[in-house]
Amino acid sequence: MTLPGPNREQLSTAEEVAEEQIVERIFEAVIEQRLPPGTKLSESALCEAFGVGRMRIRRSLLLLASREVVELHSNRGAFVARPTAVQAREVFEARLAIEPNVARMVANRATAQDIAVLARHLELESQAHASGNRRDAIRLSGQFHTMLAQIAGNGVMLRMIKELITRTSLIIGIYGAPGVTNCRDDEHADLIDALRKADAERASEIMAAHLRHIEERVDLTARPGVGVDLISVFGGRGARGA
Amino acid sequence: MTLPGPNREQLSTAEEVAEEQIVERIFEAVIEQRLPPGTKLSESALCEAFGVGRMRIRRSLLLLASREVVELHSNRGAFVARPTAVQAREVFEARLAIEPNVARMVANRATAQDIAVLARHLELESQAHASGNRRDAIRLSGQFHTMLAQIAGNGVMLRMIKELITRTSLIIGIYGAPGVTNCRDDEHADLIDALRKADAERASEIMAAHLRHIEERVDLTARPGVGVDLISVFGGRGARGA
DNA sequence: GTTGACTTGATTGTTAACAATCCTGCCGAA
DNA sequence: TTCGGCAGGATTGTTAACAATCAAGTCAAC
Repeated sequence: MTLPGPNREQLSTAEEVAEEQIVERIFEAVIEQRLPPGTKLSESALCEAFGVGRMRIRRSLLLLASREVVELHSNRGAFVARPTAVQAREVFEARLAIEPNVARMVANRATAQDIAVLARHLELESQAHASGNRRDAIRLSGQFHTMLAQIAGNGVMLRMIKELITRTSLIIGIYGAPGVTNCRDDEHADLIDALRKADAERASEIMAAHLRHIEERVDLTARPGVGVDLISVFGGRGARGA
Repeated sequence: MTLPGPNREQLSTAEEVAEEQIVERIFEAVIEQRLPPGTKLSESALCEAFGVGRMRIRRSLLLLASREVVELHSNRGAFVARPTAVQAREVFEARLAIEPNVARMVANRATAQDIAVLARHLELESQAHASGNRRDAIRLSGQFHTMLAQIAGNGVMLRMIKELITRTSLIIGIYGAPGVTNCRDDEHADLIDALRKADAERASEIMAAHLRHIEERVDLTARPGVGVDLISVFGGRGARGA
């Protein structure tokens, strides 16, 4: 289950933080909703946070923008993306097109050990849910989908799904009711059950239903960003968190 | 059928070539196999070719690398990517997971006008094939798949498919028999037929079969790149040409 | 008191010079 | 003749200073 990501060779001197790591960490922060949509990502702040030069930060921001996780506004800076309702629909549609096939692939290929790993992960998810640890719950439920792509053994699709999951977190942050988490772990449990039985068709259907449930939990008719922008203008630095 | 691509706003001053355009043009050159796998993309040469500063070229190369269309080797420069056999399999698998769904979506959504546009495009394809215009034939057959994603109206999937098509051209350039074109236009014709009848299931199956045929036409057991590198060393600057 | 323009400060975008690395050709020794 | 080391040149990577743009706050006029 090695990461099939591109050129792992140039990780360079372990001391320095490569831009790939910066991208990864910002991805995670967005998934965990520690960086809400619209948050300004100032270069100098990021330079300090990661202890690297401005150039590396700019490269990282460009990469994040190419994944549509941040928006670059000319002469104004980088902001965490605020997907429109149209984009949100596209993201869900894309996930619905891709991930059921991933589930099918995993059902056909997964070893007993793979499934054991998934089951152990599900355990962590349930614990996080039970203990009300929202941030862990969100991260773990996203990781579950990522792990499926990893087990499927397709680096291309893994990269796509990572992007889609991250953007889904943004979408839920904008259009979702506050407090709802991204996935319900019982559906993950059903999926593991189908995988264990190598029932590809049922795994695919469970995944499709699962994604539809996630989509149903957001209200794309709500006016999104304008209000958020005003709020931030009025001093509510919802940036957030604790 | 407007391009759903991201931030079209900052196209800036028409005079300058935005990096998005540079990326697009390199994508096209790779698709048309004017830039064979392994070709060195030196910064200074690209600066001259596009008449822009080095910074913009570097940004473009970074974007291309993030799509795995070029490889960046530290202190050595940028090269047109040479997908490994493993990556090639992943690309085909991803296309097989995504594009049949695109075909399904198009079958459900396409207007008569959309289909007319596709039919007109197919006409051009056939002409290029008949007249032996290899470069046009390749470009047009790739565009056919892109147009489907456009009609499907999903910008996310459109971007993914563009990447996959471009990488497919690289794969065929490495593992394909010389002279074979990417797609057979008669299969495109079959697909249009199914779309016209709004037969989503058949459209999906035709697309799947089509992609499998493309995959069958390459020999992933052949040793890939080493030879290509030697060729370029021996003076064959196949980079393109006239 | 409110609206408008203006100035100031900060942030981003670009350019240019510098440093580091790698490839090429040359030379000498085995 | 062939192999290894050694400059020279070229290309990439980085840093720093500069220019341009935008946001905010101030002040004046209505």
